[in-house]
Amino acid sequence: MITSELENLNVECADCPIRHRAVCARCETDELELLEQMKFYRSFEAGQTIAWTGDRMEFVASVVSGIATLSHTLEDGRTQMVGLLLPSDFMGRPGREIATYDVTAATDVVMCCFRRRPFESMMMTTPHVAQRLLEMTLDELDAAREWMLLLGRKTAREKIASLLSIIARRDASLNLARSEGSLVFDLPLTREAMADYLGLTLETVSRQISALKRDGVILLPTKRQIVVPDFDRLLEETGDDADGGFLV
Amino acid sequence: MITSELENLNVECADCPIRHRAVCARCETDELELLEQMKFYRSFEAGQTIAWTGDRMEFVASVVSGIATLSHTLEDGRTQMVGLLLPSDFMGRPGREIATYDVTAATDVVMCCFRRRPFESMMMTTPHVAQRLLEMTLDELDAAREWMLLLGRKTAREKIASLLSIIARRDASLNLARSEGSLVFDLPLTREAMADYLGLTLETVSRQISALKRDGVILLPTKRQIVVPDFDRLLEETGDDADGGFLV
DNA sequence: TCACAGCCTTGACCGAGATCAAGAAAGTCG
DNA sequence: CGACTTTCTTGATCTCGGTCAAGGCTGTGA
Repeated sequence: MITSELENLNVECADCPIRHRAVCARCETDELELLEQMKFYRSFEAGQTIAWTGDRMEFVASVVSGIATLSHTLEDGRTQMVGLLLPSDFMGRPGREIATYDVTAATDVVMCCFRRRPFESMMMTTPHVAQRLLEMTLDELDAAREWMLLLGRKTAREKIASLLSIIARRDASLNLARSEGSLVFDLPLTREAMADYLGLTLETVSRQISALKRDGVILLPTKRQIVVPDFDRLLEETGDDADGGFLV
Repeated sequence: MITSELENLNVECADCPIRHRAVCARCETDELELLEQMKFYRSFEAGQTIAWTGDRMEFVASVVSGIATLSHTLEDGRTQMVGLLLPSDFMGRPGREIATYDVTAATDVVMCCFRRRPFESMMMTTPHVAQRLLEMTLDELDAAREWMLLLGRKTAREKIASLLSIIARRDASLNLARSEGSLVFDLPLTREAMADYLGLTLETVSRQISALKRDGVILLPTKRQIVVPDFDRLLEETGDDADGGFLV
C-alpha cells in the first residue's frame, strides 16, 4: 500500500501531491528544506482515532491523503462533527498543545507531521507559513459559518443535498469521474458519520437518501456510490441561492 | 454621546479602549503610527445595517464599542446568525473585497476602520498584524465550531442556557456587575436575534426563557435584564461538561 | 392622555425528525 | 460456505419545536 511506502520513504516536498495547496504552499526552496528537517509521515487506518479531546499533541500536520473528521462530544454521548480534513488541510493549532476535538480517520489517512517546536519557531521567523495558514484558517471559518446556516436552518432533505453537492463538487475538482454529464462519486462517510455532520440521526439520513433516490435526484448503484444525473437539480434541493452555493 | 465624539475626535491609538485586545494588540509604536494614518471612525445606530452580503467593502475594521451581528440568509428568508462582533473583534477579510455576510449593528456601534489597501500592504510587510489576526481567526474558528455543536445537537433549553452563560461570562469579565453572588446583566439582543443565533423561532426563545425563570434558574426584573442567582446551576442547564464549557 | 408600533408572551395545534424496533444487505473470518 | 458483525433500510409511534393566532407591555409621538 502507498501508506506504508510513504511512512518509510521520506518523500521530498518537491514531489508532494499537496505541495501547492497545503500550509507550505508559499514556501521557497530554502524554507522547504527547513520543513523537511522537522517533518515525518504517519498513517492511520480507517476508523482509527488520531487524537482525543484533551490529548497533548506533539505535532501539527497536513493531511496528505484520505479524510479525517473533527468532532465534539457532549458528556451524554451526543456528537457533532465540526469539520472534515481533506488532503492539504491542516490539523492542530500553533501555540496550543492540547487537542480541542476528537480527530478520527474516516478513511485510511496519511499525514505529514511537523514537530511542534520547530514548526512554531518557523512561524515566528518566516512569514510564508503564517500567511498561508491565515488564509486557510479564514477559509475554514467561512466553511464553518456556512455549516452553521445548514445546521440551524436547513431541512433534513436540504442538508443531505448540501452534503452531496459538496462532496460531488470536491470530487469533480480532483478526480474527473463523470460519465456523459452524470457525476459519479463514492461516499467517504458512513450514514452515521453523515448524521453526525448534519445534526441528524442516521435513520433520517437513510430515509432522505432514499427519498432523493425515489425522486430521481440521485441514483445509488451501491450504498456508498452516488450518481448525480443532473447537478443543477441537486443544487435546487440544497435551499441555497441559485448562483452562490458553497465556497468549499 | 460618545459615538459622535469619537467620529470627530481622532482618538489616539495609545488611548484606545481596545488597544490591547484588537488586531493591533502586538503593534509597536511605529506600527501604530502607520495605522493611525489609515484609520477613521464610523458609528452606526442600533438596527442599522453595516454591510449587506455582496457589498464591496472599502475598509476592514475593529469594533470599538457596541455589538454587531454577522448573518447568512437563505433566499426564502430563513436567516442564521453566524457570529457576534464584540468590542475588539475584527470585521472583514484581508484579500477579499466583497462581504460574505450581512453585518448589522445590534446596539449602537463604533468601529475603527482601516482603509483596505494600506492595511493589506501593511499585512504583507509587518508581521505583527498578521500574527494577531491569525490568533483571532483561530479563536473565532473555535467559537464557530463550538456553536456548530450547539446548533446541531442541543435542545432549545440548552441553547438558551448556553447563550445566557456566554453573555454572562463575557459581561463578568468586563463589567463587574454582580450583587452578592448573583450575576446581573442586560441582554443585548432581541428575542428574534437570539432565535436567529440559536437556530430557533422567537416563540421558542420566549417560552424557554419563561421556563428557566419558572424553574428559578434565572430571574428577569425586566424583559431585557437577567439575574443569575447561581451560575453553576445555569451551567448545568447548558448540556456541556461540568468543567469545560465554552471558550468564548 | 390616547393611539400606534415594536417587542414580547402565551395558547392551541401540527408536523418534521427522533426514537424504538425489526430485519435486510454486505463484508469478514472461521 | 455458513456464522457473525457492521452497516443500512424501513416501519410505527412519539415528541420537541414550529406555526398560527391572539393579546399584553412599554415607549414614543401627536
